[in-house]
Amino acid sequence: MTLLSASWGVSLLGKSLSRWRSNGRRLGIVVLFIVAGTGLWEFQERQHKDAYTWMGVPTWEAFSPTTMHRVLRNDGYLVGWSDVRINPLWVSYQVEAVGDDTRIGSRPNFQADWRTLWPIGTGDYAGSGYDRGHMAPNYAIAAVHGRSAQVDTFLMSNMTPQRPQLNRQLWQRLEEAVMDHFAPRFDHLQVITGPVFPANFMDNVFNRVGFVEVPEAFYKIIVAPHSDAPLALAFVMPQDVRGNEPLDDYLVTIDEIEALTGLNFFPDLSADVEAVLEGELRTQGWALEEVSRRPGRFQ
DNA sequence: TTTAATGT
Repeated sequence: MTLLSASWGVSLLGKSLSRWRSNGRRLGIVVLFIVAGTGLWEFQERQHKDAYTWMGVPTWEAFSPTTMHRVLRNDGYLVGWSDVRINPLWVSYQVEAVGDDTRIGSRPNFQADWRTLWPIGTGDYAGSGYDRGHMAPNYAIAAVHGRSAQVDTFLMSNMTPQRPQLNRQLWQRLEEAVMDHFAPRFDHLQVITGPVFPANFMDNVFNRVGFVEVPEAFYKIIVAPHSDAPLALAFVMPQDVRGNEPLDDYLVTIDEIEALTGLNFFPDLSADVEAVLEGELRTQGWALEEVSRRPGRFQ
């Protein structure tokens, strides 16, 4: 009797041990999948970010609701999306020189982006007096990165309200200079662009088109990332312009844009390179005088 | 007039 119960006890113990072992094996496989999957995701994420940024994606200092954002990945460009401003705080993309005769596909339709959480419809800007202004531009992205990237630039998460005189004149002239003048000079450029808001959030909190807060200005940073001595050019352009102003009237340093936006651009730069690239206004090498007063194509 | 966009 005691022998029987003892053997029963041993076999029970053996069963629970083997179950424990097979559960353990199953758990091991699950953990392996999580580790491998996370690693693969990290790898792809980094590859994607490296392809569209130089010296790191923009970051924000400490806790700040108006500058914190999350990165949306698109074909051809990245977006730093703010659920507070309900705006793309920055877009990052790279361009290369393309031929003068480069033709792109016809303009795609604007499209809603469910990732914004806020429902931003394609018709929300109608009658507002503001254009749906691209941050990552249609032409440059299409010419360099192809059709599916071009389609992505028409996501509403890439739009922010721009006065027509700015969007169709001064800003368009700047975008044209990037592709027709700067890209051929340097072969390869890193561009970061986005909106500027008033210093006091409450001053502007109800100034919106639909859900989207209206910026007071826009910045564009253009970098020629030479390995030894990178060059940078930066602009801030306000909403209220005539459109025919010289581009170089709006030159600023990257430090000034960081002060206006609360963002830190190119966080991976070494301190000594950063001090020169971001703190000094240097226009040598860009031949700005050749494009500064070029007229717009849409008069 | 499509390297911008609106409104018809």
